[in-house]
Amino acid sequence: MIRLGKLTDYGLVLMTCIARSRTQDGGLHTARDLAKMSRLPLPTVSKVLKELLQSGLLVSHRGIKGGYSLARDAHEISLAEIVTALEGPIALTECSTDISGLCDLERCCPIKSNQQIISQIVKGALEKVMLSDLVQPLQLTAIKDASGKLVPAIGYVSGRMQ
Amino acid sequence: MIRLGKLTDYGLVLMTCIARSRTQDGGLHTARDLAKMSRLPLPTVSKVLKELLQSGLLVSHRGIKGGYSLARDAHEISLAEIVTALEGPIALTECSTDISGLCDLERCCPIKSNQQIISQIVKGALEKVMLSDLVQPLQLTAIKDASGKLVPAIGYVSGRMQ
DNA sequence: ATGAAACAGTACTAAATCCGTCCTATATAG
DNA sequence: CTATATAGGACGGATTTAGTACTGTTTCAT
Repeated sequence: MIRLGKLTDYGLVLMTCIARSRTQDGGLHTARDLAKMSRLPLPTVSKVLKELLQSGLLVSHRGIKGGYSLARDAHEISLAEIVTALEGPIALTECSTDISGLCDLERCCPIKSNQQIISQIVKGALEKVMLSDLVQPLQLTAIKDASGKLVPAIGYVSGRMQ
Repeated sequence: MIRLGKLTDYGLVLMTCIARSRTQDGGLHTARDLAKMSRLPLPTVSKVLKELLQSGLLVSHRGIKGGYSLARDAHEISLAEIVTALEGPIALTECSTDISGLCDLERCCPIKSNQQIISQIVKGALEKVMLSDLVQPLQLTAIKDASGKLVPAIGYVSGRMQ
């Protein structure tokens, strides 16, 4: 399984929570409220929010009546950004990053360049899905057909199924 | 970073090695030869090959003059299959699988259905890249443009760059 | 027939990673 | 000035993963 850490999963949930109720109260949410809303332990929620803040996806207001809100509109925040904020650069393996010296094969690795391409394919897929799409359930269009080689594109539309 | 275990990386390397020199000797390769070719430790190579065998991506011949060869043509083996063989079902989080009872939120998780969709997007991307494409370096076409929202498709062509 | 070579399967240990928590400092509204 | 909320760093436990070793089974060559 291609794993995404639990914390990243929490991050997606929290970002979705914030995006959902963005209108009321100026879109400001305390860590405590988000913990209740998401049913996650407060310390963990705090930790995740802090990381999202450092990556510039959230803005914070300190003091009483403080809280977190989205730094940008939900339409302008991609899943790739959220994932990158919590997991680091999107790469299938360490070899796929720009950092060198991590892999013994380095010099003679037969598929290093391909690894990078593959990573970009995955990254590209995540860049196309926006946080705003997560607020309402997505509807998948082309993926199921893709295995039949008829539709070479990955597409989706936001809908209201389920 | 979206992590793919090292063993899976090795699997990609090994499958590529086998696919490259498939013509000679009936396409049969011993674990020892593959270890030398890939510069990986033999026990580890053996382990990976066994898993690929059990998933039906390789066929084996025992005894002296034995070895492994591709079960199907390299054009008919997708990266998704190789990854699935070594990592299990492609899903970004455990919640995205069909197995239930793994997550406390289960019942009320606000984005479970979306997680599954996202996983399928990634899966779909990996299903489009074939082992035969890995033999020669890939050339990326549409990904870079995709961030500009102009090209909703993820495409690639096999080429000879680098 | 017999032995060498290569795959098959299981079990185990060491290491790395990740998750969750706690503590102290800083800022702000009332 | 105080209560509340974020900021930042540090730490321990638990889970997962990587790598290795050992034993059994099959096949070819002599």
